[in-house]
Amino acid sequence: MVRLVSVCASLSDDELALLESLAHPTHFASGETLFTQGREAQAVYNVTAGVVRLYKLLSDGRRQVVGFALPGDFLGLAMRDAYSFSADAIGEVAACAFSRGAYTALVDAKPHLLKRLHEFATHELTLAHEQMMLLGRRTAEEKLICFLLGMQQRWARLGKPSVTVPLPMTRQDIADFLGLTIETVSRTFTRLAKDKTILIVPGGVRVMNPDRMNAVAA
Amino acid sequence: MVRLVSVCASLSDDELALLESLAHPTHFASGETLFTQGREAQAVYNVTAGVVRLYKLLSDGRRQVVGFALPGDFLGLAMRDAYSFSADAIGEVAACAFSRGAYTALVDAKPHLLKRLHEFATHELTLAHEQMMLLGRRTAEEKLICFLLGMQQRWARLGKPSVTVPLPMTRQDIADFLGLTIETVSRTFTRLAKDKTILIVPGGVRVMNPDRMNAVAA
DNA sequence: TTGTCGCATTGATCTGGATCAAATCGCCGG
DNA sequence: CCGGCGATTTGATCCAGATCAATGCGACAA
Repeated sequence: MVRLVSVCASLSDDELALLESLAHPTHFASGETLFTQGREAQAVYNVTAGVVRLYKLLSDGRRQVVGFALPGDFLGLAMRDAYSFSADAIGEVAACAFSRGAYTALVDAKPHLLKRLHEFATHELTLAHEQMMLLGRRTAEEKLICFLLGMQQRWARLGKPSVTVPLPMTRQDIADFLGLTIETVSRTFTRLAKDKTILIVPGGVRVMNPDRMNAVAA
Repeated sequence: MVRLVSVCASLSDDELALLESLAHPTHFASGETLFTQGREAQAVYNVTAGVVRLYKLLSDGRRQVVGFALPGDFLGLAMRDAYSFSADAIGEVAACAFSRGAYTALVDAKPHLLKRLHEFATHELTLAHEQMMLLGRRTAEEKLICFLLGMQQRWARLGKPSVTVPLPMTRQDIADFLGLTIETVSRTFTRLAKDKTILIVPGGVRVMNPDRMNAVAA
C-alpha cells in the first residue's frame, strides 16, 4: 500500500501497521462517485493516486466545487452522520477506505493520529478561508492566477515541482471552483496566454511569468 | 467564569477545573483587536460574551469577513505559528484566553478535549464549505436571506430563539462577509422589507415570512 | 437647539462577468 | 479517412451588482 503521506509521517511503526491493517485499498474509475452529499457517511478515504473533485449542489443544479483532493489528502473528516459534500474521481483514482467504525476506534485509541488529523483539518480550514477571500473579493483574472499558483504549490509539495501545472479537471470544474462560468475561465486563460503569462499545453498550463502571477496573487 | 459551552460539555469535573485554571478571563472594548493576521499566534480564545468579527485583508484594502464569532466559539485554532486572520470586537466582548503553551500542553494531556476541538474544527470546515457555495453561486438576495437564517439559528442554539435576529455588526461587515457592497446589502434589505419578508428594527431584523426565506435558502 | 460625524439609504450610471449563440478542436470508433 | 460527440473557444449582447454621488438620520457634544 502507498504510504499515507499526509497523516502518518509522525506515527510509529506499530501504529502504521495497525492503520494499514484497517485500510481497505479501493480503486475508482474515471468519473466514479466516492460518496454523495447527504448520504450516510460510511467511510473516510485517504487518496493515494489521482485527483478527486469535491462539490456541493443546490436543488436547482448550481454547483460549487469546494476543493480538489490530491494524493495524501483525507476525505470525509467533516462527517457527523452524513457527508456534507459529494466526491468523484477525475481520471483513475486509488484510495484507502476506513470504515466509520474502524475510523472512530482508531481515533479514540491513538491520540497521535487524532492530533495529526486535527492539524490536517485546521489547515483545510485555513485554505477554506483563503478560498472565501478569493470567491468574495477577487476578480476573474486573480481567481485563475491564484488557482494556478495554488495547484503548482500543491504538486510541488507532493514532490512534483514543475513550471507545468497539470490540470486534469475540466474547465467547468475550474469555473465551479472559482465561482465563474466556463466562458469566463476560457477567455481568461486565453488572455493570460496572449500576455505570455502562461502557455496553455495539453492537460495543463505552463507558468511563463511567475513574477507577474505572484504580484497579482499578492 | 462563564462555562465554556461549546467545547467543555463532555468534560469531567476535574478536566473542567484544570481548564479553568489555565484560562485568563479577558475583556475587550468595542472595536478593540483580539489579534491580527500574520502576527505570531500567542493565544487561543473562547468567546464568552459579545460578538467578534473575523476577517482577512488584501494588500490593497479589500476585506473578506470569514466569520462572526458568538459566545462559545473558539478562535485561533487554525494557527500554526501565525494567525491566518484578524479578529476584533463588535461591541464589548469577554473571552477566555489560553496561552499557546498552555493550549498545546492541555491538548496533549487531554484526548477528550482534543476530540471536542477536532469536532468543532470539522464543523467549522463544513460551515466554510457552505459559505463557499454562498459566495460562489448565490445571488445577493439569497446571500442575505441565508445570512439572516444562519444568524437566527446560531442565536437559537445559544438559547436565544427569537424571530428578531440581532445584527450588532455594520452593513459594511455584512457586505464583506457576503462578498457584496454596502449599497447592495442596504438595497436588498429595503426590498425584503417592502416584500414584508422581514421588518428592519433598530439593531437587527425581524423575520416576518420564514417560509419564503427557507424556500429561498433551500 | 444646532452642528457634526458615522452610519445607512437612495438614486443614476457603468461594467465585469453572465448569458445566449455559434464555431472549432480532439479524440475515439467504424 | 470520416462522422459524431463532448469539451473548449470565441463572439454578441445583457444585466446584477458595482461604482459614483447625494441625501437622510440618529446620537452625542457644545
